[in-house]
Amino acid sequence: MPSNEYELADAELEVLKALWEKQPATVRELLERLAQRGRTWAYTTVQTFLTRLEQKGFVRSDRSGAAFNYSAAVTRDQVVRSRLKSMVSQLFDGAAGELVLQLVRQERLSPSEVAELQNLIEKLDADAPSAKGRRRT
Amino acid sequence: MPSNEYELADAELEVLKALWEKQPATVRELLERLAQRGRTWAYTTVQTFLTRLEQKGFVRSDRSGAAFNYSAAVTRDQVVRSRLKSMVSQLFDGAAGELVLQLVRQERLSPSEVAELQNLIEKLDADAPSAKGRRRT
DNA sequence: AGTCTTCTACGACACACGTAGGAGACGCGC
DNA sequence: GCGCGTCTCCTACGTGTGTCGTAGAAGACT
Repeated sequence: MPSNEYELADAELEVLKALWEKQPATVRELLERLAQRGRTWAYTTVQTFLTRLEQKGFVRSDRSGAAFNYSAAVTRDQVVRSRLKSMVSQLFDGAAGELVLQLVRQERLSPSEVAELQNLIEKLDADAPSAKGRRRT
Repeated sequence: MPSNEYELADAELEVLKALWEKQPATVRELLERLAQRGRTWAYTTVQTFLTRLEQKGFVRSDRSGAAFNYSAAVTRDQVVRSRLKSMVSQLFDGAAGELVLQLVRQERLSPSEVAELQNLIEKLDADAPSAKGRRRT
């Protein structure tokens, strides 16, 4: 994470997502990718977002060909992580479990998702690295 | 959800959280609650947020005593729900399960949280009307 | 009645975000 | 050499957000 104080704005995230699809890419390529999913922006709009993304440290650019090539400086996972983290602390005072519960309740998970989840939880339960032994009064 | 197109801004959410703690409340009460958790705003700042919250439909006010009494028009759950929903669609193209997995992986859950979660999943698994069998073959 | 305190109404300002236009630079085809 | 399309740079504008200040209304006190 760039961990600069500034966050990804929504429109910037759109661009970043398009970039993740296929790294590195030029403004024009991204413009087209975005257009295909309904985001019809002006060329310079996309360019502005990329510039801002770069200033914030979310993408890097390098000039080799005719146009700048942009690539992401953060992975989707990193972004997800930081969003989740801020959501957990903002709305649940750090109690992630509550969020998970809410999420599981709210969304319908596919059987395979449930399976995988169960798996994961068993593992967590087994070698429970954190909360287990500690935290007792 | 007010489902107006307008969203909760971060600072507004802070105020709303203070309000959830103890309904209805006056500007001054909220000001003090917020101060205690480190949010030292000017009186008029809090007031502005409340006004905006009301315009957006997240709180209601009624004048009975000397000062306005504000109460929340949405529950924390509703807010969480809508945030999750937008996060799922924004970053996971609707695959909530992935989000859950990520979350479970990322955050360390307490044993009791894991237990509760397991419980919930079993239930989900049992009467799972989800993707697969589609409601009793 | 005059003053002190508190509340509300309204306005304001700077900065971030969404969105883009125009000016200049640069290579390609004729 | 000259235009044409393309790319980058710079500027801008409207709106939302974070943050208040001020002025006036309404009581409370003396």
